[in-house]
This record gives sequence, C-alpha cells and structure tokens, in this order.
Amino acid sequence: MPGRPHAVDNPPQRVTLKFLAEYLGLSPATVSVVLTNSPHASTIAQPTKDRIWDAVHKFHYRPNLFARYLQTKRTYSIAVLVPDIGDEFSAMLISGIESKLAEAKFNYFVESHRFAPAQIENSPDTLMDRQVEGMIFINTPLSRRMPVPVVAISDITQAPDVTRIVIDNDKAVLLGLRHLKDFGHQRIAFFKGPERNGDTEARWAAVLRAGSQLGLEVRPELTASMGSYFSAGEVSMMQRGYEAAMMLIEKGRDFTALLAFNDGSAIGAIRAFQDRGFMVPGDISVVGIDDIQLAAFIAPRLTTIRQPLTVMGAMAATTLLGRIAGEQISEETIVQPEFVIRESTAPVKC
Amino acid sequence: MPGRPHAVDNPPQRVTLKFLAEYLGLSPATVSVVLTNSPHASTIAQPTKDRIWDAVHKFHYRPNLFARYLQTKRTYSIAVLVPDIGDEFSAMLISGIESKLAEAKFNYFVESHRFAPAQIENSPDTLMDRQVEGMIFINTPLSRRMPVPVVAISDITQAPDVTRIVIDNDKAVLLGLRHLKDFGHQRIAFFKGPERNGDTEARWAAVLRAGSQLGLEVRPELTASMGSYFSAGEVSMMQRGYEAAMMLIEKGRDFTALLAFNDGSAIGAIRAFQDRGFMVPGDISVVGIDDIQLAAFIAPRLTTIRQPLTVMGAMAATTLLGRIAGEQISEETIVQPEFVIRESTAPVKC
DNA sequence: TTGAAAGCGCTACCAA
DNA sequence: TTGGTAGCGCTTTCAA
Repeated sequence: MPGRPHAVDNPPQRVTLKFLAEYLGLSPATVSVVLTNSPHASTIAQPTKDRIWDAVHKFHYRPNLFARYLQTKRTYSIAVLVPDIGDEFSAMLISGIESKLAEAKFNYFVESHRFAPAQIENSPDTLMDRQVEGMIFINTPLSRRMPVPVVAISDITQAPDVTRIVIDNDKAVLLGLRHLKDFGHQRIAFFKGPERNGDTEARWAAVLRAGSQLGLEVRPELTASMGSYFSAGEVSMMQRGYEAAMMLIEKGRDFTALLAFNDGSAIGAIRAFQDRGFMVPGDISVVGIDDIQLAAFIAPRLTTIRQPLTVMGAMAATTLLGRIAGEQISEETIVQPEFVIRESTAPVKC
Repeated sequence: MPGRPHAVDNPPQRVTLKFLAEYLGLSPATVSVVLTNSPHASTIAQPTKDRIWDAVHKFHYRPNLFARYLQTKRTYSIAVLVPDIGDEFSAMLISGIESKLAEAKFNYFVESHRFAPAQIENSPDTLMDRQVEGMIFINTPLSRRMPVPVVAISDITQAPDVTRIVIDNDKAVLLGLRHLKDFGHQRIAFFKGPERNGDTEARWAAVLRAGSQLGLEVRPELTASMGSYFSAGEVSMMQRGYEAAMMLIEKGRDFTALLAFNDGSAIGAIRAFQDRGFMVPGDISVVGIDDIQLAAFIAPRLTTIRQPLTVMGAMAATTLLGRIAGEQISEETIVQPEFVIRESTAPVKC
C-alpha cells in the first residue's frame, strides 16, 4: 500500500531514496539494499522488489553518487594528465583510453598542464580532491607517490610504483634504419626528440644502438634536436621539424635521408626540403614515427613506423582498471610498432 | 591548547575536519567557517584563524569535496560531449574550453559518443549523475531540456534554452568565393558537409546565398557530399574529401576551383587531384575552412578561412560559466572568420 | 522479511 | 568570539 498521500502527490524536484521509501511505505534501508543489489537483497521478497523498481522508474529515481560515495568511497572516475589535449598524439591516446573506460562505466577528467610548473605540481592534488581512483600520465612529470594507482604513457614520471606502457623503440628505429640502409642510404640525418618528452631518450638510445648494429654512422653534424618541450602548445612539432630541417640544409646538406622523431617533425621537414628545392624522396628520403592520420594524405605520402596510439591508450586504461581492482600488474607493457611503407622513401641516387 | 594527545599522535590516514577540530580543541563548525572563509568568518579571532591554518598545513588537510557537495550542492565540474575526442576539430575546441575552466577552477568530464544512439541517449543522464553544473555539446544531438545550462558549438541540439557559439558561415563562404571570383574562377565545385554535422546546413545555405550574390552558379553536378557523419571515427574527413574529389573528377572535371567543407576534406581533395595528375593550384584551386595546424605545412600550403577554434572553445566555457553563475546570456554568439591566403589558389588559366 | 540507528565528512543556523 | 545541533542522501550493521 502506498504511503502517505502527500508523498505521492508532491514528488520533490529531486527524488531521493527517502522519498521513495516513504512513498512505498518501506524503510530507506530496504530500498537501498534492493537498489544496490547487495548480498543482503536475496532476503527481500520478490513482490517488494518489484514494487521498488516500479517506483524507481515511475519517479525516474537516480541515486546521488556523491552521497553514495560517502559510504562506499568509490567514484568510478579517473584522471588523465597531458601536456595539451590539442595535439594529435594525446588526443589519439585519450580516444583509446576512453573506449575502455566507457565499458567499465568509468568517467575521466582531463587536465592539460602545458608544462606550467604550478599546474604540474598542483594538478595531482586537485584531482585527488575529486577522489579519482587512478591516474594516467601522458608525457607528464610526477615526482611523488600517489595514493592511487598510476599508469604512464611516454613516461617521464620519477615516482615509485608507476606502470608504464611503452613502444619498443629499438624495434621501431631498427625498422626505419634498416629500410633506409636497404635503399642504399649511408649518410642519414636524425631528429632527436624534445627535452622532457617521454620517448626522447629511449628513442635516441635506440638510434645509437641501431646505428652501430647496422654499421650506420650517427654524425653529430647531421643531428638536430626538437628543442625543449616546454612550449609545446606554442610551437607545433611540424614547425620544429621545419626549422630543424632548414638548419640541417644550411649546414650543407650532406645527407640523403632523414629519420625524424615523429610524423609531425617529418612533415615539417619535408615541407622545408621542398621549399629549398629538394625532391622528397628523389633527393632526400624521410621516415616518420607514429602514423598519424594525416601521414597518408600529404605529398609524398609518409613512410613511417606506426605506433598504435589508440591501442596503447586502451591498454593503459585496462591496466589502470586492473590495478584499481587490486590486480598485481607487471611494471611495463611493451607495444610493438609496425612499419608502413609509403612514398617518402626511395633508393639513393647513384 | 591542543586537544587530547591521542589526536596529535595518531593522525588518521585521511585527515578530516573533525580530526582537525579535535586536535585544535575547537568545534568542527568553527574550523569550517574559517576554511570556507564564510561571511561569518570575520567574527573569529585572528589568532584562532592562524592556529587553524597552521594545523591545516601541518596535516596537509584537504576538504572532502563530496561531503562538501552534500551541503553546498556545488561540484565545480562540467561535461563536454563530442563525437570523438581524436579529431582535431574537437580537440582544439576542448583545448580552448579547458583554458577558461582552469581559471575558474572547474574540471570537466569528456564523453565521446561516436554517434552510437545509446551513448547519445544516456550520456547526459550519467553525467548529471555526476552532478555536473553545465554541459557543452559539440556536434552532438540533444532532444530534451537539461536541468543545467547547456552551450553548443556546431550545434545539432533540438532542446530549448541552448546557447550557441557559431561561426559566421555567410562571411566565411563569401570570403572564399569572392577570392576565387577575383582570380577569375567561374566553374567552382563544392563540398557539402556530412549529415548531422552542426555546420553543414548553415554553411550550405551560405554557399547558395553567396553564389547568387556573386553571380556564381552552384551546379549540382559539381557538388559532392561528405556523406553521413555517423561513422565519424571510422572514415576521416581527409578520406571523405579524397573520395569526393575522385568522384568529381570522374564525372569530367568541369571546374577550376573547389570550395571544400573544411580543411580535412580540402587536404584529401588536393591529394586526389594530385594523384590524377592535376596541379594544385595550377589546374585546380582549393580553399579550405578551419585553418588547422597542418594547413600551413602541406604542399601546397592551404588557402583557408580560419575558424578560431580555441577562441570559440574559450567563449563556450566563459558563456557556460556565466550561465552557471546566473547571468542572462544571449542566445547566440557569432564568431568572425578570417581569410588566410596561402598557396593552394591561383588565377584561372586562360 | 524488514527496519532502526548510526554514520560517512561536511556546512548552516541559531544560540551562547 | 565560538559551539551545538541538525541534516545533506546514502549504506551498513544488527535487531526485530
């Protein structure tokens, strides 16, 4: 039997558990048990359950997650920290992250720090204030232990207990260099990534190793750095690649191929070579890394080493959810790159 | 005088207001008043305030926002709904949104629906469950009134009381067409945007108006549609532009210029023209809309009509924050585009 | 098979 | 100048 008439006649703006209970002539406790399907719910009579669910639908009742949190301490939310959400690298990763989170009914906050020290220092705390249950750091520094699980992609954290998702840089670089070598290239220029980017050091070490392994010399005068990553938002990777390539040319273009740091810098470099009257790949072959969407549409189409960004994002999310659920997860997951041959490389001219 | 010794010796894992109060020998009420700097706080003695703040720092106390919400009903969070966070259009907008939100100490949830009907239907509710104080809809449908303020960019909502941020499509198209006309182009091809994209109809209407205004014929056989936007994630705008351009050529290339729907489709089209042996801009001039980063790095550099995406994102955030604060805000904000002449257009050959 | 009571961590109101 | 009390909306024993 429905409870006091006023309850029926005047559903409050926000329907609460208490209101439902009053309406049904039950106690809040009973209703709660049924709604959360707690173990205890098996002891509730089926007709009662049905009445409760009917009322839920009738009044479009939605539990207040904030009130619920106070008891359960669960928020089903995580945070993703990135330098800038506007760059394709981050955006593709987040896209992958999101697909897995959605399956688990988690939501996520995004926070871009643009390498502002204050932001980097404070973001983790303000996000903890929001009771996120875990965090994913993309190209973002972290110097202290967090009270929740942390996963890093393009890792530059210095904190303990961070699980990493990394591309196999050795493999990636080897793929690119071997291809160039097969085409007869010997004098190869290199782009070193920006400081404070999580792949820069590992990838550069890979270049050095692969170079000596293949008998290809890595000459300092044929090497250009992408500068600092601090000003990520202000100067695009394409612009950096453009400038670096110009510099290399002005030093006397003593090379027939370039292994860029990523696709962005490769695209900038190609534009610079073309502006200086060199043909790509006729005069200079160029290899990128990442395989961003655009790589297949520029002229010439970019030969590149694909880094499966959405997959990596998805792995990061899965890993984080696993750790939140208490699973023991290994330190590091290594992802394999894939070589994509298109039009920006050609045999060296005799 | 500090309170009972055990309080000092055993700070709990999570420091609470109650603990602080006990430690200080004050009541939770007093501490709360000081921390929130409520009007009432002026009646608290300065030394007491100092003691409180000292304790806050000593124990690294951070108020629990969820508990606080229960009283204040404020969360300082909003939601951003997009088709896919991975595309540059959405990513740039979000970047602008975020910059303003950060100033106001708001955080945001992102939700990509990829045009899955269930997602579109349910996302607003699950986000309301998280008590967001407002929502920004980017290229995302909405058919019912939300209980919080809503701002739309590239609007396809059908709900009442939505504030829109829109580009002046008439101006944008006029800018592009007049430029082509000045270069002597008469037979101009057009890309119509994908169905269910918020700019498609307005921009197409603008094409029709500008065409008749300038005495330029819009011929159906020189018009290609970008198809449906449903499969946004699967087929990139570049790919759509590529295919549409190929189709136009196969119908007999009776045009000397193309006004694309946006930069992505323009870039795809350029690649298609080049693949078919046409020079851009020698044989065909191409104009884009948006001015995405990469527009300046492809060959030829893209002439385009700049849509200030980060600015529009920032305006959306400012508008939403204003409405959350209770300001009366006009229905629509119109943003002015800017013409950027680069290399993809040239005078028509005689 | 259900309900009463307590409490999560905080703020708000009014009294002292 | 400060504190007591109540309550936000929910879950969770434990008792009935």
